[in-house]
Amino acid sequence: MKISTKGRYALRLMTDLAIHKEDGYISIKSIATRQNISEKYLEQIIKLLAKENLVESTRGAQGGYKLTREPVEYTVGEILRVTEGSLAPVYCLETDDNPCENCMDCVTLEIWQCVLDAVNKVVDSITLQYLVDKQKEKGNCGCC
Amino acid sequence: MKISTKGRYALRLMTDLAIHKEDGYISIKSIATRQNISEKYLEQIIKLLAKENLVESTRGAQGGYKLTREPVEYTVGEILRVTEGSLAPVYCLETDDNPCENCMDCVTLEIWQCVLDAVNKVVDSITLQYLVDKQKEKGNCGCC
DNA sequence: TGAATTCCTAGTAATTTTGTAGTATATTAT
DNA sequence: ATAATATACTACAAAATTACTAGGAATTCA
Repeated sequence: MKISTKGRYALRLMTDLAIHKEDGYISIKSIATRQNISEKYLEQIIKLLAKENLVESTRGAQGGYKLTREPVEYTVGEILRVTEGSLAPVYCLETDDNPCENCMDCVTLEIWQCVLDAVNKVVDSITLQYLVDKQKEKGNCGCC
Repeated sequence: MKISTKGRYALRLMTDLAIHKEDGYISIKSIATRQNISEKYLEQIIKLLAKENLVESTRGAQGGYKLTREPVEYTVGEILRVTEGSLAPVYCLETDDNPCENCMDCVTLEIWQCVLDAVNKVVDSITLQYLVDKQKEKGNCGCC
């Protein structure tokens, strides 16, 4: 039941963009340096966020990425779902997959659905702005 | 954020033992046949449950496993934690590990803690007896 | 034009998950 | 006693996923 580095890095990445939101386009390189994450790996993660229009980009010199909305308009849940795929504890609950016919009436599916709802409720209640505010006062360890 | 087969199999295994709790010791072989799970793999999973005294065993002919308590006295959470290790979304929250010093004061740790609490709350509120009751009326798909 | 930067596709290394295999040990029935 | 039935234990292996790496094409700005 672990969140992968993709989701964790995405949160740091988005927080970094939010903190530097007045500085125009931010390059992957600068984020990678500040966050101490591989450039190439960040590139792949940010691509997922760009595809879903959570960030926008321009190429070339002075290019980079920036948020498409205000930090308060993103939730942690949204960022995690875009990068992690889904927070469902079993594949049968992934809506885009064909939802398993066999278990539509299954005991355990009901449990996993409750778990998913509980997780989503938590992560959807926290905004990116909250991460920014807290990070300014507390810092970020980089390991979780 | 997926539950592994270990946790899912453990739930089916325990439900199977609960349903057959009047039949004395139940062999891995019979469970494996009913649940269509590899004997040897089940053996490893049940070993985890035995180590924590959720089940007891006897060897030899007519041997096998049985529950140590009534089904209503087990929670899904307990079974999952024994087999999955921990339901924490990040390693920094695993209590038995040395809890990461760096992130004790970290923004994201706070979020992961809320996620963990929410998940635990759900799974700790469901008993094995509930699984038994529902399974008798609904069945189990075997895939989640 | 050239430096900086994203965009895109593939490949690879590391880790974790999901088993398999084989043997030793214990128990029961005959 | 012996044979059959089971768990107990250790080690290994295959498969899948995660986490990264490599390299070049396309674009933008100075």
